[in-house]
Amino acid sequence: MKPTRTVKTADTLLSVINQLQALNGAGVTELATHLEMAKSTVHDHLMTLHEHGYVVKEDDTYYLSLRFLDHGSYTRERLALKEAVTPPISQLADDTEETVWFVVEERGQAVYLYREIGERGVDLVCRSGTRTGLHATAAGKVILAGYSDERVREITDKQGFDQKTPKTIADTETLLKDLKDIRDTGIAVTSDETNRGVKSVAVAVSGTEEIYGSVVVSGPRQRLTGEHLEDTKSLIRSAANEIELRIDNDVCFR
Amino acid sequence: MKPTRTVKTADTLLSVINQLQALNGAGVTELATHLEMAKSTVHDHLMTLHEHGYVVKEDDTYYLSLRFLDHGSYTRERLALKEAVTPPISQLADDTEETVWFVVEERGQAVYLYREIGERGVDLVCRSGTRTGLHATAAGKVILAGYSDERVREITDKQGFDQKTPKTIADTETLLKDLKDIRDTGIAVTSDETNRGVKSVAVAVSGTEEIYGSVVVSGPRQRLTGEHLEDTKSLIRSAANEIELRIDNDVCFR
DNA sequence: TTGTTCTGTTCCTTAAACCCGAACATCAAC
DNA sequence: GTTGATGTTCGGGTTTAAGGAACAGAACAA
Repeated sequence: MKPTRTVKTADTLLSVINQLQALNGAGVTELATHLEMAKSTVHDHLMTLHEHGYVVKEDDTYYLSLRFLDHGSYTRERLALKEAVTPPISQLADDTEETVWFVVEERGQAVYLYREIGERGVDLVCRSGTRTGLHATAAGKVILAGYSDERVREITDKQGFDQKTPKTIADTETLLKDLKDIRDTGIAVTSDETNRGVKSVAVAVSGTEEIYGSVVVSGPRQRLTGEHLEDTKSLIRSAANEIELRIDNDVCFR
Repeated sequence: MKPTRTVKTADTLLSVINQLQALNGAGVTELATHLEMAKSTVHDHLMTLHEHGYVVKEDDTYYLSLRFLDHGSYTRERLALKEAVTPPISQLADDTEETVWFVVEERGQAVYLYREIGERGVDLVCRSGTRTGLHATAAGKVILAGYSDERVREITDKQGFDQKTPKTIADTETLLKDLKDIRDTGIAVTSDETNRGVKSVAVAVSGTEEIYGSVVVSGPRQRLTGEHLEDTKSLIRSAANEIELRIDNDVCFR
C-alpha cells in the first residue's frame, strides 16, 4: 500500500521511545533485549534522546521526559476545542454523575481528549491521549456513523478489529449494520464492548461539514438503565449540541 | 562536557518534530528551508513519522499528531502526583481566585504540570508541559532554594539566564542571594521577572529527602498586595503542606 | 491555450554514519 | 576473589541517510 521510502534509523528511535513507555522505564540491557538490538545501538539512541531532553535518567534507568507533555498538550491545544468542550463536559459530568469523555478520531483511531469524572463516576480509560479502535467503543461508532460506508471500510481494512472483550465487534458487516441503527437514532449505546460490565452512551459533535468528535458517558452496566439511561441520553444530546454551538460561535475560530 | 557518541539521524528527526511545532504545522518545502535541509530528506522523515502515526497530514500540510499526547500524559501520570496535587490546587484557586500552577523541575528547567484558574485568574503560561528557566520564576526559585549552592551553580552553568523581562535575574550571585532570603522565609515572591506586570508567590512541596515541586499563585502585580498578598501566602503554605501530607499518606505510593 | 512558478514526489549515487560485536569498566553478591 | 550482572567505549564494514536533479501536478496570469 505505502512502499514509500522511509528512514530506518527513525524507526529504531521511535521503537526505543515506545518500548520505554511500554516497560515504564528501563535500562540499556533490558531495552536491548526487548527490541532485539545491540546494547551499544540502544545506548547511542538513549544518549541522543537524553541530549535533546526527551528522556531522563535516574540511576541507570531511563524514562520518557516531560518534553513529550509539551508536544502533546501543544497538539491538543492546536485543535482549539478546549474552550468549547470543557464546560459542557463538566456540566454533563455533574448532571449524570458518571464519567464523561470527549473523543476525536485521528488516523482511523479513537483518541480520548478531555475527561470529567462525575460524583459516582468510575475511572476507566485512565489517561487522555489513549487510543482505541473506533469499532470497539460507542464514542468511535457514533463518529463512524457520520462517515460513508466506503470510508468505514477503508478504516476497518487498515485497522482491523482489535478484540477488547468477547462482545467487541469483529467484522465489517456487523459494524455497518450497527451504524445504520446509530444513524437513525443519532446515538450509540454499547455494553461490554470495550470493558466488561461497562455501558457507554455517545453522541457525535458535528459542524456543517466535518465531524469534530463525540461525547461519551460511561458507567456500570446495571446502573445505566431505565430512567437514568433515558435521562443520560437526553443530557448527552443537549451537551453535544451545546458544544456544536460553542464551536460555531465561540472564541474558537477555526 | 559530553562528547559521547550520538545518532545524527535522530537529531534531524527531532529537529523536524520541533520545527513542526514551532511553525504550527508546515509543508515539506517550508520545513526544508527552515531546517536548511534537502526537501527529499525532510520528505523521507515526514513519511516515516506519518507511517508511525506521529504526524497527520491535511492537504500537504503536516502537523504533530495526538500520539505525543499519549506519551506526554503517560509521562505526567508516571510521576504519580495527580491525586495528591489536583484537589489542593483546585481549592487554592477557589480561595485565592487567582491562577494556580503546580510546577516540577526536570533537567534543570521548570515544567508546568497542573493548572487551575480561579474566579478572577488570568491565563498566563497557557499550556501544561511548558518549560522555563528555574531562575526566571518564583516556582523555580523556591525549588532551587531547596538545593545546595553547588547544585544551583551546576544548573545555571548549564542553562544560562534566559531573559524573559528586564527584571529577570541575570547572574548566579544575585540568584544565590535571593535564594538565601527564600530559604529563611520558605516562600518566594517575584514581580515582573517572568511576565511584565505579573506577581507570583510560590512555596515548595518537599518530602523527607527530595523536593517534589512547588505551588505557585500568579496574578496582576497591583492586585497581589497588602492583605490579599498575606492571605495568599498563608493559603499557599497550607496548600503545599496539604499536598505533602497527601503524597506521604495517600494512594500515591512512591 | 500556454507559460510560469509554486508545490510535493521520485530516483540515483556517494559519502557518511548506523549498527554490531567485542572489549572494557563498574558494582553487588555470594 | 570470583562470578555475573550491569553500563560504557570504540573501531570497522556495510547499510543507508541525505543531497541534488529531474519529474508531476496544481494554481495562477497573461
